[in-house]
Amino acid sequence: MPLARAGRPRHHDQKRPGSTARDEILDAAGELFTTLGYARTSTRSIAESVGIRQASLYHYFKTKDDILCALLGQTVSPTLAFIPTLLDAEPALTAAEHLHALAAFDGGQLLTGRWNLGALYLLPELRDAHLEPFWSDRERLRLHYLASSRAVVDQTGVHEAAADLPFRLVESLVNMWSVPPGPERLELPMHVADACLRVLGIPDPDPAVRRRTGAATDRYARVESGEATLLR
Amino acid sequence: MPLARAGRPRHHDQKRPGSTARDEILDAAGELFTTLGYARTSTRSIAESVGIRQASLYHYFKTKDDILCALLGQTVSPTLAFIPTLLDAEPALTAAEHLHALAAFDGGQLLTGRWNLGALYLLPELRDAHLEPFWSDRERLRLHYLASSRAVVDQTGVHEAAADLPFRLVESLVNMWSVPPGPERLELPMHVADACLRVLGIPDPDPAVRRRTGAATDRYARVESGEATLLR
DNA sequence: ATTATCTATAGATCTATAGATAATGC
DNA sequence: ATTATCTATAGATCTATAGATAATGC
Repeated sequence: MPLARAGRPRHHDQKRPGSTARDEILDAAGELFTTLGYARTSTRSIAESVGIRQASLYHYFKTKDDILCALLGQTVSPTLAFIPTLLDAEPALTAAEHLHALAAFDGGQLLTGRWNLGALYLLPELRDAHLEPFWSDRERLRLHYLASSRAVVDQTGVHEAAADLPFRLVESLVNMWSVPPGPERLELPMHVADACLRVLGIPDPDPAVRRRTGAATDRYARVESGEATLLR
Repeated sequence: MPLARAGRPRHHDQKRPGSTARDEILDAAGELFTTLGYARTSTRSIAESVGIRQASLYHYFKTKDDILCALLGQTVSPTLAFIPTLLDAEPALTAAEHLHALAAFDGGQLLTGRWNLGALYLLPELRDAHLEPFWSDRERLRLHYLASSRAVVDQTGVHEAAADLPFRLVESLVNMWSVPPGPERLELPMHVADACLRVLGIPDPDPAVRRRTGAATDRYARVESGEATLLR
């Protein structure tokens, strides 16, 4: 049972959560990138915040951009992975139910991490060529919202321009991290999911929709934890 | 009629619109800050984009922060200045009419400039102490949206958590600059204003509301241009 | 031997200042 | 004389690399 691992010892004790140095670095970078911005965060400040020397970062990441990439990978992909669960639901979900479940799940993802990683998508530096894969993932997600929303406005008769707005409403949760953690904050995603339907002309969220939304999310959570068990 | 002004001549011809060097600098900085971000934009790149030398910027602005301040001043203040016009309207506007007019005007401001200056408020670097006045202006605007929205949900019975969303919906217009300029884009603010009411439980925007919204905006435009004439 | 850290530093920035220069305006 | 620009540069970064060092693991 080796308490110390191979390699020269650090000068400082561990300051960040994570079982590997890589995770400690990502935690520090997540905090600094989301609060100061990418360009204002120096590799030196990340290293200091981890408790290691600046050059040691380069043992785990080839460049500073690579650190950002690793963080971005944690954001959109869980929601994209959730979409098939919604499509395969039995009996099939209506467009409104589908959108409601998607918004509630996606919103939950945005608000639950240790840092506001969704806000990274608002950084202008993200338009760099190297980060293009993340933009296209996010664009896929946006188009999925758009398709579901169009199906809803086709039925309610609301103007088609409104079909862009559910994605925007969920996205705006990244600007609501000022709400202190607690029950009020936990309920935000469900309120936003309801709002997505109202904005498309479904006046009162049917209680049945909410029930099925919750069921889909729960089923997914069970599948995920099952997979996670198999993988380890 | 002096075509040339005092001072040593520039090495390059004018590249940017504006009748003063200060305006040329703000135009270049507006483009670069909104597309690359503040920290990624060097004073050298701003100067190059204007067609002057880097050091010449400092004849007009004490620091790089000062350039950002000047740009931010162009964003929230027009909408804040518009609010009294809405409050003084005769006959008085209902809460829904007030919110609709505010959203339509504010949205128009966000989409009409040459650059997407509203997006500057999403930059994390903005939280710097020096830029605090702009945050407090924006917070005043947010609270005004919130108060109007609360008055609406009190009547419709929609959950109070929805009262945050109209501000967020209008704000999301800064992420819609990808819509190409044209009639479709010009209609976005009105669609978003309609959506603000739906999200608060007013199912179909009453045509009378739209008419009064337009009237308030037009009246303000007349007053503004009148003032502008007096000032010159 | 392998690994994870460390020290030291090259080379490329970037902001802001000092002071020279070439126009106009009186 | 005043103004708007220019040239030159100090001093402070910042990223990434080279290579030394101090642990564990075999």
